[in-house]
Amino acid sequence: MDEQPRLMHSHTGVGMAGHPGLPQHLQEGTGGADGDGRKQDIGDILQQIMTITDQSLDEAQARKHALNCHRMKPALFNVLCEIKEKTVLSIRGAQEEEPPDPQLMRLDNMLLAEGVSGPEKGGGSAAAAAAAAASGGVGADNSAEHSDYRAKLSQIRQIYHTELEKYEQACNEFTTHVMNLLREQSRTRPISPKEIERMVSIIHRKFSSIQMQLKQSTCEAVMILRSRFLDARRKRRNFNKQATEILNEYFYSHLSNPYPSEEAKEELAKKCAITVAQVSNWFGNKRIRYKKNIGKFQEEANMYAARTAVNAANASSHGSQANSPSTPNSAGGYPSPCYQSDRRIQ
DNA sequence: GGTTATGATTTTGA
DNA sequence: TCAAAATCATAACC
Repeated sequence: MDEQPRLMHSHTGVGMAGHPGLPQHLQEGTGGADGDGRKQDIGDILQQIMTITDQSLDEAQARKHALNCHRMKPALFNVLCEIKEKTVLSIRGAQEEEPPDPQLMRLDNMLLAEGVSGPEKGGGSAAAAAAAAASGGVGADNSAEHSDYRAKLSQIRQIYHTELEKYEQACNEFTTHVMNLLREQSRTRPISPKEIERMVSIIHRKFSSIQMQLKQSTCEAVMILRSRFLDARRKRRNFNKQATEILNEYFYSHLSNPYPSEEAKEELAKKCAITVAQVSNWFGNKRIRYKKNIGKFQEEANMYAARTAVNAANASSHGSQANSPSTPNSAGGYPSPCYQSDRRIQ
């Protein structure tokens, strides 16, 4: 311990004369009449600094308290804060005004549209709804696919919100910690509230860039899920035999006018367990394919015509009127001059 | 693996 | 806006 002052003196004599951290008047002690006196001052100050660690905690606290209670301290800190604001911070401030990031806005909009962020939609996602609309309704398979889609989207949503919550919590904790630290430090060094505010905004920016990554990967996951779902939608499954028979029966028994009304389509759809749109598709395909190759469908037409005739005979023998096919047609009836669509009256 | 059948989608035209 | 026609994509069959 006794060595320290001597050591410090030897240092100051040569090395500390040009120390950048010392005030000018303390660095000018290389010669002149009062040069030795200044060296002595520097020595004293440095000795105080070096011995401060030897002081007890109570002593240090007492010194700190004395400094804090100094009558000139608030004024001095105010001046220093002002100088800081006018120099470094004001320069930074000009750079901090940034417009909202368009990429972030796009990500936010997409997450909102897909139902990942924002309030949860009861019916699932917009994509599922759009896909359902495009496929003309919700069949048994479709609804299974939709529920699968919704379940996966809900998983994504859950992960997204959990992660987001974690980030927000971490951000808040870190911000509070830094704010407390700065407030504490502001007692011993000049820190303006603006500076704290600026620090907080820097922290928020850092965390929002992490959030952006989260949003980006969530969007990617949704896009992959969506494309898989839409691909699945295109998968074709043949109707079951019974459904095909019901549709064929109707088609051949209405060969003169194979255009079922909306009510008839709905009924057929119900009977076949398919959608009205699928019924429309089926009739559209059947009409064009029959017309293109009547010969090929001749046998099929005859078979259904015979079956319809038998049904009608059975119905009349039971004393009831058959309400479906009014006039079973021969296979050659479509397309014939007598064929009239509901809309295309000749 | 090639062909045909068939459901779905897109384009065209009235 | 709807149906016809063309086309696509996949299931089913050999």
